[in-house]
Amino acid sequence: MTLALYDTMARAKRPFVPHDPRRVTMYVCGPTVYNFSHIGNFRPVVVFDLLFRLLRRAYGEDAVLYAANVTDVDDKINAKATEEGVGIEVITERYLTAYNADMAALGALPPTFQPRATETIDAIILMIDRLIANGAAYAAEGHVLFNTQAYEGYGKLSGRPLDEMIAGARVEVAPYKRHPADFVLWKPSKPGEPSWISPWGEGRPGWHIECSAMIEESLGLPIDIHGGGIDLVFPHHENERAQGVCATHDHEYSAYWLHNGFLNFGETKMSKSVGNVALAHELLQTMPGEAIRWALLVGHYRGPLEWNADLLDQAKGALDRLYRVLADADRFLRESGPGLERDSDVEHPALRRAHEGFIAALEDDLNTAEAFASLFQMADQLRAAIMDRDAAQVRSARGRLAKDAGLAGFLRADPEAWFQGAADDGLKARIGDLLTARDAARAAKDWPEADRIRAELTALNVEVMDGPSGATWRIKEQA
RNA sequence: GGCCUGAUGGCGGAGUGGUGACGUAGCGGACUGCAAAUCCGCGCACCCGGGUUCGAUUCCCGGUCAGGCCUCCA
Repeated sequence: MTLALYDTMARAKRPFVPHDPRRVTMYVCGPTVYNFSHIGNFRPVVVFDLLFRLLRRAYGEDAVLYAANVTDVDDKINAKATEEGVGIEVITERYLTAYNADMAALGALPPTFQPRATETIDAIILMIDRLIANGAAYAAEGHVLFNTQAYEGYGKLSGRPLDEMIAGARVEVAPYKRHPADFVLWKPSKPGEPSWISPWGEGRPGWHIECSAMIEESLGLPIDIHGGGIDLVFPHHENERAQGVCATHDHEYSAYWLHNGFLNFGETKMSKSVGNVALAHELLQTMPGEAIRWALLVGHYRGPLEWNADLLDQAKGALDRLYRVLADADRFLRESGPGLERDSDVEHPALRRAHEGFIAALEDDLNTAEAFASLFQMADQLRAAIMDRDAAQVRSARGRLAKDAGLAGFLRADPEAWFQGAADDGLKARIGDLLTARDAARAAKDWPEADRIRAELTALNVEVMDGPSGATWRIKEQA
């Protein structure tokens, strides 16, 4: 295991060494559940899911603890609840359910913990208490503020010296702040808003302290990896870190900080076929989750990713190719009689190299682009084995490809279902009938009739492929 | 104004001081009744100007352009 990760704090790639290999901890900032999340919100979900899978492979499934929080108390949630005339829990439940469903559709494993702010209030209050006791926070006019002057390490994560920040700051400075950069840990609720009893009056927690408390409660401090979108570096993670360090008497908060780049929507509008939408929830109705996952991982996670309709089509095309070779392998194994095929039992060196390249690429700060290239090398090996009619090599290459792709959350579907999944039983029966009729016409060399039937199938959005052992079919893309 | 990224073929996107990944799209050929798939082959890209070097897309400097953060945005 030679995993290297780019650490935002060090501004360099560093070999990953966990505090305790029997208990590896990772925390990623999750969504505020007040609406359906758009596709950009799922980039960190998919990226850190991949890292989660890699860590599980290296340290064991039970040795990795991954917490992804949910912010379920927030101004936007309050506004939405008021608008609909319901309690905030109605809103948060609805969108959290949708979020988790989308996450699963994108092939993300459920995190070990999914802590929620509203269930962490006690821990939040305790942490604020400790910060006050340590001189790192102060109460003022019903608020509690973090005292940025009390922590000399403030600004180290984002690389922003305190005074420079104030010079360019456009933030309004509340009169009760001792220093303009001080931020809220606890604030009074407005009438009608959710509130909790605290030593400083009824109110609710600030955003930053929620995460620190949820981390401490679910994973314990310090943690190994803290992840999130690059936009969170400042102020969110800077503040989290300041709180965490000050609350635990100068112990580092997280050993590694990872940040994913943004998704850009550019000038190219989403095509009509995609419905001009960017909600994962809606994209998933016309595109397999795997294709969306592939598109999200096609470039390096730290770079920006240009999101457009072409990207999805290309991702779908790439997966089609992989699934096609899998389907062909399955057909070969099904149809090849004993004795018909050659049987060599050594794993082909090229296959082994491709596998090693795949793992090495992922372990090199999640170089998914290079890892994907290795997948295609395995696919090429598999294709060659099929053409050689070498059953042992087919099995070996098929297994390797499926296993490695599976590690990254791909090729989870049955190959046949991938191509035919969009058809219901009625359509399948109809297709079967038409294919039988067409076979008969072809046997009689009645080409006009065979072509007529194919046209009929095309009208049903079905593509026919004649092979040596009969015709196969698949559902075509909606143009 | 401050801080920080990035600029690679039609598109997406790795990587490297010297044999131009990979995918997708396109073209030619083989195969096929015709197609599809598959196989073989092709397009010969690295923002601009300097510098270092035997040699730079890759390192350094400058410029241009694009984007991000400095506002409880992934």
